[in-house]
Amino acid sequence: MADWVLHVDMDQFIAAVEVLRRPELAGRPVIVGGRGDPTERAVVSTASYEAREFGIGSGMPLKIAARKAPADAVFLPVDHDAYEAASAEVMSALRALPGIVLEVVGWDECFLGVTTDDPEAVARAAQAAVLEATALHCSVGIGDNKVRAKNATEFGKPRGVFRLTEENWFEVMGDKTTRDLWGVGPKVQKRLAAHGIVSVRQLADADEDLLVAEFGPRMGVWYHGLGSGLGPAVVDSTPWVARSHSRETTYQQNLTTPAEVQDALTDLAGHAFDDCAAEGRPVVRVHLKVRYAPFETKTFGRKLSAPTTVREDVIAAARALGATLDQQREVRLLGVRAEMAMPDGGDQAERTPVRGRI
DNA sequence: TCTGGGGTCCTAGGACCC
DNA sequence: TCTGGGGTCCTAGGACCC
Repeated sequence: MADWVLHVDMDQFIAAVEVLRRPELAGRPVIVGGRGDPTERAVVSTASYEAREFGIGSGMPLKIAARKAPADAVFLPVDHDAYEAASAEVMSALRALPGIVLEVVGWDECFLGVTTDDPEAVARAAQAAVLEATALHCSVGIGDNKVRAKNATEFGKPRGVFRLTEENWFEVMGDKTTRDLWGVGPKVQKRLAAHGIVSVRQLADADEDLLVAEFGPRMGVWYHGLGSGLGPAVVDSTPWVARSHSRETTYQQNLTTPAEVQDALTDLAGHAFDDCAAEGRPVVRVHLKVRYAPFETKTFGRKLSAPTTVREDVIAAARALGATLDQQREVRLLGVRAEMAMPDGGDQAERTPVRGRI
């Protein structure tokens, strides 16, 4: 018996949930994003397979998507609650599988830890359980650690299963670009390329000292290992504890006066505080994010003189930060992030340099 | 041409202390 | 007049993920 990591990823999750409750949309290009109005400032959350054939994908501005979309395309607003509910059903179906440790990674993804001689059988059982509980399809990547399991999923899509281990890592991934690795984005890809490192195999063969000099002691070593598919193998079911909450809004019309900015900050800071208060934890720090028109973003923060559970304190801190903004420039986005004190013993021991929940 | 909203973690550099 | 080394905390900024 061996330990395996399975990565379960829902296929077209958001679009699939929408089609499920509106069967008449099946087969049509479905684009979910923003408030569902393609003339607004917003981006695509998910596009159905039919929409993808027209070059529409996540992260694309709705206005661009509208230009590419055929006449019978459907634009829908994001319905947070519906996806949350579907996600909970998916996770509880998977949790019910025997001998499983489940770690939630996002709305539509999780890792399963399992000890077995037949991980493919577990993967098929996971797909069947999810399908039976929710009528949704998913793909499963099997690996000997999280990095390989996560990368494997792409080869399983849609509705399939793929195994990626030390055995076949280079055979499958060696000639792929560094960008195909989980945790390598466009910036890092470019910096690697400047050193002649383009492929996954080249990253594995690169001089670690060079990578450390370029990216620092932690990230340098991490990226080097990523080339060989190295990563953590521990699946941890401990519930995720948020470190901060934020609210941000892109305004359809830019804010032009200091008064407008202050009003918006008061509103955003109030919501951010409420999210923290709902967890019963004090706020220790407040951050502001501002996007000046046309597109320059700044972030900055301030530690509070003392942790606070008072709403007005957080709002005052956000307003004080807001007073330092450039009042001559139009604002198209504002965000307020409130960082919370960690709960007792909540100083995370082991962290993985892959961003987001893991 | 137009670029969301919610998150986490890493690094560099300055301030300050001993 | 010149000026060490180590440590910690904080801020700003960057990068990435779903």
